[in-house]
Amino acid sequence: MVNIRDVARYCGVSAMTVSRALNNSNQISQATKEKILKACEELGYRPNFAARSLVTKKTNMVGLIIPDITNQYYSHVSKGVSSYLSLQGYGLLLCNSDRRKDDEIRYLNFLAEGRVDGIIILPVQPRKEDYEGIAKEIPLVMADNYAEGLDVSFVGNDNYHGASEIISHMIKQGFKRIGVILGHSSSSASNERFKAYKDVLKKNNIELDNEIVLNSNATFEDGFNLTKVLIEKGVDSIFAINDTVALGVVKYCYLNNIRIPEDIGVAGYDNIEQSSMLPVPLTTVDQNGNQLGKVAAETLLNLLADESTVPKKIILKPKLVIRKSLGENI
Amino acid sequence: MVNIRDVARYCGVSAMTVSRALNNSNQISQATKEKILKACEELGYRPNFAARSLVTKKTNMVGLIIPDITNQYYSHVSKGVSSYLSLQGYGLLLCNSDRRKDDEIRYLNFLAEGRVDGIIILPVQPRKEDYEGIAKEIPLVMADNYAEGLDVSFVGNDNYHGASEIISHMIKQGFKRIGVILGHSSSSASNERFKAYKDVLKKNNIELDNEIVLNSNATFEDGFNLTKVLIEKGVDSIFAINDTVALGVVKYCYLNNIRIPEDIGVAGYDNIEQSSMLPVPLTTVDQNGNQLGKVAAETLLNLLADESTVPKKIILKPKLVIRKSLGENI
DNA sequence: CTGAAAGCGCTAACAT
DNA sequence: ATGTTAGCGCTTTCAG
Repeated sequence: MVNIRDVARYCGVSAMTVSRALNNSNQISQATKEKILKACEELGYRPNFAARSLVTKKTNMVGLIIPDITNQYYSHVSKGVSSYLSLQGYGLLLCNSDRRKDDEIRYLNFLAEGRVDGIIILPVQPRKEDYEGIAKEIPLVMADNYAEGLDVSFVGNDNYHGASEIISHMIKQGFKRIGVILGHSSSSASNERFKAYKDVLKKNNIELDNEIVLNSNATFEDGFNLTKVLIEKGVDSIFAINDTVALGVVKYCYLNNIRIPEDIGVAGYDNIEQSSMLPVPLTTVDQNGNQLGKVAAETLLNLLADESTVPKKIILKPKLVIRKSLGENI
Repeated sequence: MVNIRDVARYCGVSAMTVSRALNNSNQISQATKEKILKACEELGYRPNFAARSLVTKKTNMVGLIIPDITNQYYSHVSKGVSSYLSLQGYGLLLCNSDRRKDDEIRYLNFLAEGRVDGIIILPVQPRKEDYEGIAKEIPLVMADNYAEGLDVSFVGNDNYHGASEIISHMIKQGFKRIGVILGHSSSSASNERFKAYKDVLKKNNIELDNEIVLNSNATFEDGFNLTKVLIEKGVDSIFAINDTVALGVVKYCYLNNIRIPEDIGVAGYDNIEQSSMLPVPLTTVDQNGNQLGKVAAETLLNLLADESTVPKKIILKPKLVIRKSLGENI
């Protein structure tokens, strides 16, 4: 392995001069700089990452902890993060928590060993205690799902707004007994959407029936399985916590010859690519995952540039996408 | 920041003893080990990654270069890699090349700075020259898409087999003028599938018409746009290089009231989750992305454990998934 | 079982 | 504009 001293010797200069050439210092003449850069090429020299970051205390890496990379929404968030980081010369250390708390914590500690300059986390079932320790050690930005009472920057979506819009639309379309498949009870996204559901129902004088409000792990399988339960309880429509769950609902209906929207209305959330291509295209709420990822990365990099920045909350507005799964638009 | 010497001082031992305690050495008494581990907890000590890897020349990191993380197949490959690595105590440095050659090369050099112990790459338009240099510097496993003539391990899918199966099925279903939307002309996957297409046509005495064989960037948009072209050329069916492209085909048909499979047959490749939930479920070929990712990661880690291992090619067999987009099964 | 010395490859700070 | 010195935090090697 060729190191900086080999290059220095080869060029008849000191290691320091080579270092300056490589770091675009202006304390070096153009001539020597060019000579050195050429020598680096010839010798196949590459600066050693570990040595460099040991002294600079910088890694130019960001850690991203995400619940499930195969979920389309999260994959877009990841891409948004990745693209922005790449543009700024940063690398991405991806941690797929697989929606498991213990893996999430394991990754948090793994990252905190100085592997990255900062962390973006989309937490599962967030609890304040899990992050306040880490957040003191390393710059942290929370995204998508919020841990109440934690003093860190957060980038999220306006879940209350998005859910209000779609539930209002459902009622306008004539649905009265709206079943809900929520996520986990500790998910802030799920809770905020549920709150909107309750508020909109009340505003429309529809009584809340907790029998038709179900929690789930927000998977396709749960969507499929819980649809049976809800239909047995006589719902006329289902609001799913995301499109993947809605796809499960649709599949159940499809296999059981239940027509959408004639027999049952279906609403999703996320506007994943395929939701527009179902037998009956899905009415849903569009959250721009790519944008969320980009803004989260931007927020973290700003924090890295100036650690005294005060934590801020950025809430992105999602938008209602009306298709046919709740009937024709009036 | 608390370092190993702080812990040593606190415990009244040498730094070396602390190091031994942390690395599960057996050259240390149980008592001191426990005392030290407890002290680490109390002081909030974390071993420094850069310092450690500077001396051990190990990062316990693997780099993954992938064309597009938002593509469902690639996201499953990523998850397969991630899960296996995590199990083995490795971290994942994810590089989304965005199907751009220049970004891919940039990432390759970025990773080769000693950021990772090895690299898994799913190359775009692979050319031997791009990888042979890097492969000498750092263990490399190629996956999904192969660069001919390169002496590195490869994990891929049997594209010839998969495409043969589905084209044969198309012909059996009565289609005679089968349009094709390929990927890029330098993609080995695309080339192998095209070869199967030609061979199966010949075997069935159907003349090849290059007019209805189109290259593309393998995107949803390309699928949508090229369908118009193919239909104008009078195809009775379309074989798309992947399900995402097929979804584009389906969308075009859907918007133009072209019935599947009555007016046109559609075949995909990849078996993405949503392909079973289209208006007419898609007949496709299932490649287990998760498995491919796992095997690629396994291959790389074996190589890291013993660098003298000879490169090997592992080819996974995909399987035909018959649904309704090519008509009812006979 | 424990410790002392040396050094991994680089850059910050201070010379010149 | 260039060089010297020192040291980042850890582990390897060798000694005891």
